[in-house]
Amino acid sequence: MPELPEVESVRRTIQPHVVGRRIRQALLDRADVVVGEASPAALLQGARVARLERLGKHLAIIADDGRVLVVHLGMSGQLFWLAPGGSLANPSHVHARWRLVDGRGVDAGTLVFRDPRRFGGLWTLPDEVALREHWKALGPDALDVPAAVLRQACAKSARAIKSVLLDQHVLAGVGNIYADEACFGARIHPRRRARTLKPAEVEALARCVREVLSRAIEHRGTTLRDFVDGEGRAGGYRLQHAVYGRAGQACVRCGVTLKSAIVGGRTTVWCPTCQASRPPKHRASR
DNA sequence: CGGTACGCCTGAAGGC
DNA sequence: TGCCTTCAGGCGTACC
Repeated sequence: MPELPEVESVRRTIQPHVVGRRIRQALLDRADVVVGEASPAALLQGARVARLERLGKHLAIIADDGRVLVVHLGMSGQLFWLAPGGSLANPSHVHARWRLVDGRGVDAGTLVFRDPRRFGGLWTLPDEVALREHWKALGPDALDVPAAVLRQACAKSARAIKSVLLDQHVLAGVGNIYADEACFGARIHPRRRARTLKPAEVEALARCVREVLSRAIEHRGTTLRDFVDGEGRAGGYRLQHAVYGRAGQACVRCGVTLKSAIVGGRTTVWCPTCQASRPPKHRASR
């Protein structure tokens, strides 16, 4: 499912095909994927794409007239570019398309939004002020999250550390896969109460979050089922997972069988040996 | 405050 | 072989 590395992979791969192009026609096949005005103009028809911006799992397409379209891929969403004359491998669940032309008005292909489960969506915003407002609820991008941000979020929180990592208000971009991978990297039990983490552990966790995300980007993200990048290719990171999807298998570090449970409402996998540090179940009776 | 359940949605995978 | 159930999950929201 698309988390930060997958969205960043999409941003990088559609960028050369989209930025500088004009949207000759915006086609909406399913109006209910749009939040906000759903007119062709609101979907950037007639505008030229000035740039792409990403925060966490959100991708913003910013037009030269100031209008903004935010794409969220949910868990099965795809945003990819089709060359002129290209055809869709699977035309089902395509909800929106943007027909692009170059500076001379020549066909420059089509940008396609496809999302079988429809957990994703499109947000139409009138200007960048609205974009900043829309993004105000998100924490800093997890790719370069400062340890101080995580430290402050953990300081007084009784939540499980994994819930903190998944909280987009704290830091933007971490989902279930990379939360587990980061906890494993930092040797921290995902159920540890955030406020029990020592400063050095928070530092390590922040570093692992950045590392696991950037390494995933280098492999163009993770594909479990649906994800493809902006040029329709699957991600290559899956083989690199240490814990996600590996419950019952051997820990890559110590060989012990990986455990699985629900933490923060999500399937969670960890190594009971490498990530052993758990808070006491009962308060010390003293 | 935080945990839990639910709803949204489809398709893969497992059970019988 | 085929139907039925279960599960997966981002995210908002209601509830305890």
